[in-house]
Amino acid sequence: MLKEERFDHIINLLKKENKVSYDQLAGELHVSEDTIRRDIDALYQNGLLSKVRGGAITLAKNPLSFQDRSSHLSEGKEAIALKARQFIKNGQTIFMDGGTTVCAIAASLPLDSNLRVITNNMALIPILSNFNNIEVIVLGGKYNRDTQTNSGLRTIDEAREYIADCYFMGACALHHELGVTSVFNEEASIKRAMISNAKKIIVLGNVEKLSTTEPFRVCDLAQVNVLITDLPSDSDLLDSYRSLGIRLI
Amino acid sequence: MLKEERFDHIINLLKKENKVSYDQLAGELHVSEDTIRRDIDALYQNGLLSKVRGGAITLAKNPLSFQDRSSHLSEGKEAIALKARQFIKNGQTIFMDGGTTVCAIAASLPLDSNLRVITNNMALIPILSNFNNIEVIVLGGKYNRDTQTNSGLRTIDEAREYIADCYFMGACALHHELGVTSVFNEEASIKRAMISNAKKIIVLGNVEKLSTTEPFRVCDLAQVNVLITDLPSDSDLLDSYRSLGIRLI
DNA sequence: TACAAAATTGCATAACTTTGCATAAAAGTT
DNA sequence: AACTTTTATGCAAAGTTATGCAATTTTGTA
Repeated sequence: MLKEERFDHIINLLKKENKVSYDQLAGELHVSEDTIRRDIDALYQNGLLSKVRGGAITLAKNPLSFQDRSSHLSEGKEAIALKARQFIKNGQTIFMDGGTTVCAIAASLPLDSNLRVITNNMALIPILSNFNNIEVIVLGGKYNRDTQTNSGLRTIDEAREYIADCYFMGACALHHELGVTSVFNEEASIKRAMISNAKKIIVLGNVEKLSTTEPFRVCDLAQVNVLITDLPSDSDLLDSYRSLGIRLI
Repeated sequence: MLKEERFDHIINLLKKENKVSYDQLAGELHVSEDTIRRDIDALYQNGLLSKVRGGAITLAKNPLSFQDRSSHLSEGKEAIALKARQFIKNGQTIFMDGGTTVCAIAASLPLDSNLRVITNNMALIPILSNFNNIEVIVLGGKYNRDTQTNSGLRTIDEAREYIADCYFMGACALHHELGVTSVFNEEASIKRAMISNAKKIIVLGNVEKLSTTEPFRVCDLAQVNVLITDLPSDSDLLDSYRSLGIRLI
């Protein structure tokens, strides 16, 4: 019996019963359980079923195609998004980089916003696609599936070609002495490129990011114009950031 | 007995039985198993059957075509995706451009595929994110929300930085005399850039695209190496494309 | 018709797949 | 926490397939 015929049998049985087990199939097809295990793995690798302990079940029809992951955003991020609105004026050109807070800002924009957004953040694409008057310029590069951003020399090079009215910087750690830091070296370089080509630097940091550091230095806090947090701007937690010439919001 | 007669015999038997084996055919046709093996390989190279260990099965019977996949893509596109699989080998670097057929190919890849995909097609990002061993390189540019692709001078410039083993070209009209054409000028330029930097040009065109044209010329059909359609490769509708040196599948 | 070039064929062999078993690692159960 | 069951991995045997080769057949050309 051909391997493909076994595949066929497995898939048909699965259609009928919604689940199959290794031992049942091994018996029916007169091969060892190992072989069935390998068959089911092959079908799994090709996206035709879901593996479970002891066998397989039909695929959960859960097309992971267009994830608008922005839906499950925390309250803190919504708060930051709301505060960010005051800095966004129609007609502006804006840099946005990685992080879910940036996505929250994009998602909260008025539908008729007229903007040009320049970004390496791929998670922004489905969000910004909803806006008819937002021109999106994608900075290319090697895509990182964890951060959902592009990075590399090309990304930096491209970012340097634009001058933006403001830059919303997400995904970074903030420390009153050690400044702005980031998890990846590449991200840090992109941030620096955006900083040097933006007229106003707006850093987004929820309370968990305050007084923390990451390995890669982006810039001094002195270079930052505005710091938006999810705290009230008179909160004690922000005291160490006052007197740095940053506008705290 | 002529080779063509053997081909006919194989195809007819396949239609009747859905599967054929080397030893069975070798007996029936009084030639060695090697010859049958070569015959079946020739038919496979033309997309007329699926090769399996021990013989061949019809394309429709290939379990990989059982598309209960999350994809709500048309049957034709699935058929093209299945035929495209024979050109994709692990370790390759591949250009892909816009169009839903290209997305169908990406969605049908085995989960453990090891590839580098270079694209301006943003719709590919969520699809390719599911593959741990596919490196995605995004070509930046101005994002077009209708085609879901990036375009512009930057896009072309970046595409030129890479050499790919093959290029899957989607979203184009095909005409036996007027060649490959596209709806937008910008898309056409990107296609040309990819053509000049890819070792093998594979054009995807479902039957609705055949014998049609669009305003912007991409290239002659002579520059195309392979044309994958949703038709069987011996269909009359493809006759005008024969004798152009293209492999029809 | 005769000849050279090209294609086709069957064979030998090397490379690769598949399979079931043994064992180690991981995941559930009590 | 100890035990059982299940799954993954490595291995060797058997089987299958691709490849190069030489012999043969076919094709094209003079």
